[in-house]
Amino acid sequence: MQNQKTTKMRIQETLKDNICNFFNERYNTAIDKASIKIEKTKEGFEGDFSVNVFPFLRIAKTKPETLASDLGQYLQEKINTIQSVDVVKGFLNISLSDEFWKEFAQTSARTINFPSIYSNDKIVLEFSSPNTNKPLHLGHIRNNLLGESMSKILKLTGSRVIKVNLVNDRGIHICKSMLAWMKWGKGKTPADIGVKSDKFVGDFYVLFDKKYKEQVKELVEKGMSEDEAKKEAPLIKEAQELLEKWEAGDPETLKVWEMMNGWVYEGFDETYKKLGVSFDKIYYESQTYKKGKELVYEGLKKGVFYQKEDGSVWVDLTDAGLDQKLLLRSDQTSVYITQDIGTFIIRDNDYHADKYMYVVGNEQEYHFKVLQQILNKLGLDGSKVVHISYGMVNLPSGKMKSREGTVVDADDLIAEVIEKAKEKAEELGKLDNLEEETKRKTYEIIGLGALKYFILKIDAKKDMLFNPQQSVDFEGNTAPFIQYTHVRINSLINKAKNQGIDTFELKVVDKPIRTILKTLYEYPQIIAKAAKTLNPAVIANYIYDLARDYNQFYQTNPILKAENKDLKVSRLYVSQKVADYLKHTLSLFGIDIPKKM
RNA sequence: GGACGUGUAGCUCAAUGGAUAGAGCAACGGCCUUCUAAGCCGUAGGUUGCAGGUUCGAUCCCUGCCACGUUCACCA
Repeated sequence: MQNQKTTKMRIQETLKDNICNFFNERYNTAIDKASIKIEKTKEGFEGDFSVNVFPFLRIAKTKPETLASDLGQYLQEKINTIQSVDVVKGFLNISLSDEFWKEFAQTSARTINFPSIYSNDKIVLEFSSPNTNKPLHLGHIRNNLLGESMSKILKLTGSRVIKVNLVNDRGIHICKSMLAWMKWGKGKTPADIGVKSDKFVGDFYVLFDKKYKEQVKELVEKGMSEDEAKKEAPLIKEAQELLEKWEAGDPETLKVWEMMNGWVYEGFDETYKKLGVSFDKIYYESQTYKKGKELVYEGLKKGVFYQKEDGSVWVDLTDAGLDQKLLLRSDQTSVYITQDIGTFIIRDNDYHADKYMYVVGNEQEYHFKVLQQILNKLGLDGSKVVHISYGMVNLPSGKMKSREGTVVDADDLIAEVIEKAKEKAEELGKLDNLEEETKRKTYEIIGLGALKYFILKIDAKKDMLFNPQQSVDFEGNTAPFIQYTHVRINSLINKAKNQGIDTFELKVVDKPIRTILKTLYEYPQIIAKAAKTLNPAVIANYIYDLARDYNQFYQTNPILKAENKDLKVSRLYVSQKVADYLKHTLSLFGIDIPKKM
């Protein structure tokens, strides 16, 4: 046990320690500290924190009310920051003294102390990981936002985070768009046509698919079975030949490949920039895909994998409750999982990290289980692999499918949401006096904020539904609501400063102020929960509560026109604090706040 | 068929085994000569998919069933 001053210790811990002592002294029973639940007192009851005594009735063998009031009395004797206690059924509601809250105000004025979760761990966090044959869509936005946000949250809880992107820049799908461009592109570039460069490439991918389907249809009409037609269509054969040429290092092919990928990266960078997403290191599959093969052969030598007569290599994972899994095809080419084995090793050599986290959709949960098991078999530590699994983004019509064109394009959506912010702002007319450039920036901050929040507020592991007809909200539980709260506070504070008031201080702790302080006090634990559960949505719920509580406060308590000076500076203090917290929480989502709105 | 997941208000989503299951949107009704109305207050809206079980207490845990989704490829 560290020798901490009790005032610095979280009050919940102090309470728990004393509750343990209570049961030790009175009932000679040691209870598990972790089993004690201390929560913020619910609205409508008198108190700051509540202890539920029901779980301890077995020990005490009395009525809940009796136990609660005995415990309350004990705690009040031991902890001097308790002002009063109140018993409702089995709940002991504890009110803390004004001094406690003033002390909290003073210490939190300097810094907020966040608990450390993966303490000092080095974490390599992979996210985004796009294919270079089509532009980004809403599903990628969710991935990118989750990754970027988790990196910030994990940093806050004491980890060193390295953000990496693994670009899927090779394979048959890339060859398809290359082939289409070579056949029908007439040597044109995105600049020639004036199309965003990743979309330009994506269009050729779609074109390939269209022509390919036509060929398949033709063959089927000639009497071929569909499966056979899919294999025999000239286009797919050409694409495969192109892939072979690429693997053989044919200069002509590589030239086209590099050029087209370059276009895609240019387009991606634009989208990443808008989303506020960045990486410390970018891996390219073309540079890492061979590594996995070596490891598979090594495993084969060690006898942890086995080879079938046709030459294909497998691993048997039935002892872990999984199936048998192919690692190398009979022609010795690698599959998806082979490459992931390779990239893990490369990454581990590069960083020697404690955890390798992957932000990847929940449809790949099985894949990651398999990966962990294989790494274990190879004598590596599969438990270092953490799959940050998130749900799919669905449309009212069902799942988004690139090839069927039922996707919400990332750039389109971003543009739409900024446009909507503009319309709304013009309607309200509050920005009319600003310069064009400032206006434009403001629309962007609000629109992108709305989009980011809209996605991140939903529990990461759950599927979510996006209705393009309704798009993204700007009212209620949204980023603009929170941004607006902040902007309004700033305006208030500026007015106060103009009146010559510049020291805000907590002198009065009345009920409305206390309500806000209680919420502020929770913040570090909220962050801890978000880090533990790998879910930024926890924070969104919190920000919204805070902003709503404050708006209520603002609406019912005059601040600049408070009855007396003490009340005025106290309310200003609380306002300032809320603004600081809102800004901090929003920054974890990569959301900015405009000066005016 | 096996594995995993989801099912809460008309819609989109909340709710560490606890107090009266909450918000927003949509609907209806109030509040701007007073700190920015992207705000605030109110009304209405629920058999938490169904049936059992565990317990002082279940939206949450267990079992069975129903519905939906994902996954189990010599695709990535």
